[in-house]
Amino acid sequence: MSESSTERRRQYPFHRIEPKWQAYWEEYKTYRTANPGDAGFDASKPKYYVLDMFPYPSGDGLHVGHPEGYTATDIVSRYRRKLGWNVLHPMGCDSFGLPADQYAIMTGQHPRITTCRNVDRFRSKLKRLGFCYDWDREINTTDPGYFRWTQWIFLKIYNSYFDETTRAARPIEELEAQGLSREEIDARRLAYVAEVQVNWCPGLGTVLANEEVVDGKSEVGGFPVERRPLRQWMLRITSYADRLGDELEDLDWPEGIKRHQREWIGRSEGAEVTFAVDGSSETITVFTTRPDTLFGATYMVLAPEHPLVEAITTAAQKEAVEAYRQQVASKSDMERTALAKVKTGVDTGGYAINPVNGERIPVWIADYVLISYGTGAIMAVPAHDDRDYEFATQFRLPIREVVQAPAGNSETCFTGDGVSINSPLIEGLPTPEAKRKITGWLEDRGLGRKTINYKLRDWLFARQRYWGEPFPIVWRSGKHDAVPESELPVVPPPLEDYKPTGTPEPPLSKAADWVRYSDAALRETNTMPQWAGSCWYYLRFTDARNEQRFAGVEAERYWMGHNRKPGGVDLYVGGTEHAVLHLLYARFWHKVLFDLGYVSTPEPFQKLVNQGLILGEDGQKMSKSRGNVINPDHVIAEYGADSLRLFEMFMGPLEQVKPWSTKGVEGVYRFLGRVWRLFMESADEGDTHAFSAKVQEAAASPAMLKVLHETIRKVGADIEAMAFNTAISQMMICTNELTAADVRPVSVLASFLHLLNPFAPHLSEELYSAMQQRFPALPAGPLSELPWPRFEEKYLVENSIEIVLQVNGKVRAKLEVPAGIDAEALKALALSSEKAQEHIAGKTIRNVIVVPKRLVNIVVQ
RNA sequence: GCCCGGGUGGCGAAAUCGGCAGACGCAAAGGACUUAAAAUCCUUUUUUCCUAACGGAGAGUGUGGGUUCAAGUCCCACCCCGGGCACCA
Repeated sequence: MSESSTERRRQYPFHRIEPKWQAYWEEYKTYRTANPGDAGFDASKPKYYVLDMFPYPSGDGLHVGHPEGYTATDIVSRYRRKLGWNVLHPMGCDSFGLPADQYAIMTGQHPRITTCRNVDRFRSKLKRLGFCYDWDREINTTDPGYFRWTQWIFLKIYNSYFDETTRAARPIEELEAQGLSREEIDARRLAYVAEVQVNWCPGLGTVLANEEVVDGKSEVGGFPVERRPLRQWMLRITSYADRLGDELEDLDWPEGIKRHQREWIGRSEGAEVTFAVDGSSETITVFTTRPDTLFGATYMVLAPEHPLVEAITTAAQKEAVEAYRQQVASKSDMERTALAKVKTGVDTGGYAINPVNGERIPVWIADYVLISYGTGAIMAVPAHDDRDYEFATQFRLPIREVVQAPAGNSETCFTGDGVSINSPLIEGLPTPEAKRKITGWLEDRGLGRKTINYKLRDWLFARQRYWGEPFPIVWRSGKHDAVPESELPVVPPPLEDYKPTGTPEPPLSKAADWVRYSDAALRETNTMPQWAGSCWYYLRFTDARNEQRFAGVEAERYWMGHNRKPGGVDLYVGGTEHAVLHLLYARFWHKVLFDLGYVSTPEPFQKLVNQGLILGEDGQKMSKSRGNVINPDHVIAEYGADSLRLFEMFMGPLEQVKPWSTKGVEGVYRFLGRVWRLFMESADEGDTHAFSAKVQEAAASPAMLKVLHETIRKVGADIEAMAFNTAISQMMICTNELTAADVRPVSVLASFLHLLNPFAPHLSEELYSAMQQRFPALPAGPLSELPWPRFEEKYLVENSIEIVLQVNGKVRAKLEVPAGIDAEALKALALSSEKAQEHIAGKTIRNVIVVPKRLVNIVVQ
């Protein structure tokens, strides 16, 4: 195996260069970043905060997908540093949560041990890639010095309420001052306890958030999930639904992610309408986005779990309804939704009264109506709703058209906007107006009101697992209370048996001494979900060792400082898998902290970039079972870290999905070898390398200056546009030109190394230091700390340029013309050219289009 | 079903504003060096046709239409691939 690497002659001695510079950077802390107030901090420089999405180190270590985003941010960081910016580029690990807990149980090792080992392994691998992280700021969510502040933020959320008028969080003391009772206050906290239908996963022994359940199975482990009611800690994220949607506007995020978040929030404007139940004092309230179709309601549907079902069901239908409810309860969510192609339901025998026309309509139950959305009941308008239409056709319920589709529309079930018909109160009105009028009519009579519904639910925040942050909460006679801030962190007890209990009783309850807080109080035994730690880690990085505050005021304000933009982190790079979970939760926590005055921006991340997936060499998703996984360690051993970095950037655009190619790695490896040989006579394995005689302190030719400055311009512009693949192409072009030259001026080579430095830091640093020894006039210091070369337009100016001559849009010739030629002269020159004459002979010239500096198109007939 | 992303040589890809399609790299072929190979360096490489050759003519960015002097790029319709969502009233 190792034979192949020694057998093949190395293009250059990366195996010595890379460890050497990694050790140098570590020893001299080259990439340590000073905070305001620290020695060496320069306030005159602009700041740039570049962040990678927090990794969750698993036992498998790194795969080639990880370095993709990390290399991109590393290049941007190194480039900005060389431009003279203060760059914050930190790294750490998210390590509480289910995967680590599951892994620990499977291997029988305590999660603290496995987590620690995984984090160490992860860090050392990142270091082998030569990333310029400030390791002095490394953080870990399982460190008590960190989760102390996770708990502290939880207490801030717990001790806040959402003020509807200002649409912002306020301290709970304000409600106390207003004289509200304990119960009233608890009912308004942003962190509250409620009996809710939860996703209970017996396989994992915990409840899960909706977001963690995929197709009725747990995202981690793929165990079945069932619904059951439980008392749980919830975070009132729904209060922020509108702001989480609206405030996406000014963020530089991919449109797809913004849309995804908006859809997840699922804001939907409509009306609640109250229907009387025939022969009863009960009423059924429905939510509809189409109050204008009230006259077309021909039946109603309650969710099978709706509390009114029993009261409405007639004796004759009781048995059938009960049987249906049983049947539905035993179905998993997946069976109820994804797999259910055919609609099911049962008539309750009861009737409701349509408030707009007094019509008696039947009430059914069906599982296509969800108890968890809106009011758990709908009015069915089969003429204008696909689902109702399907149901009505199946059960032969009447269909009544009340919206006229625009001319030309022939859909059997028209769901768009049109004009109301067969609707006395709103006859002839276009849909938006009809909605407004009918809602007003209902409001006037107390029969309904305008409402907004969201798909977003409050965040189920408790887990019945060991490996998570304990809640800083104690219970006294059935009431919860905050643990005093002075007692933070609340450290989990060192349990021997941390397995889930198999019941909703969390494993922490096994630590009787720990649970017993005092004679009168017991500790909360649930733990926080995995997402908690990553909700604020970007704040901790600004001041990772602060023991007085989650981050110093000045450090937070400096690094998160906004320049009139809402977000603090200037560039955030990661995968699309966090489109809703992490990015929504983090934004929510951030907004609470912002409302309470703890942070200076309303949004955490200004610019978001998603790197694309790297597929296996076979074009399939990498997976162990397919055997197409590429291990970065092997790539580094064979070609070096610089080659791996460069290839990951050369494959194609960062955001794009692209397949791995070993041949491609060899290609960039050869390119780095060519760079080496620009300077060195050979790739000699010995300790000494002979400098090439072609490297001389000589003046650069105009042609050489041209390609150099074109490269300076393009590499800089491409890094800023994150178009790394084309930046590398340009460096290859430059290298090819220099290779062909008989004399390679020191000044040109030095500038070129600056450009290569962010991409291949080890090789460029090594060659630069070798150059310094040989040519002492070069500026001293590590290359990574020397300024980026200045691009000068003057070297690109040409005396003559090439113009394309077209006749009827077809290229017929190329003309060499003076660069400064004006349009008229160019036109005359083109028309008189030999080639033009050839093609226009005997024809009439209809038009001549002249595009300065580009082409002349002669249109003839 | 709905919503995204994408279709350009043998392959990964490039192409500011509509202005020379295929930069750069891979693979392939030929040559130089070498006893030989590897490595390296140089050359060719979208395709069809004409020419002994120099050279020239045509076609071409998933398909079909359209706008324009000019379309990979803009507009309309359709096909295929990849990803996500999935009864949210």
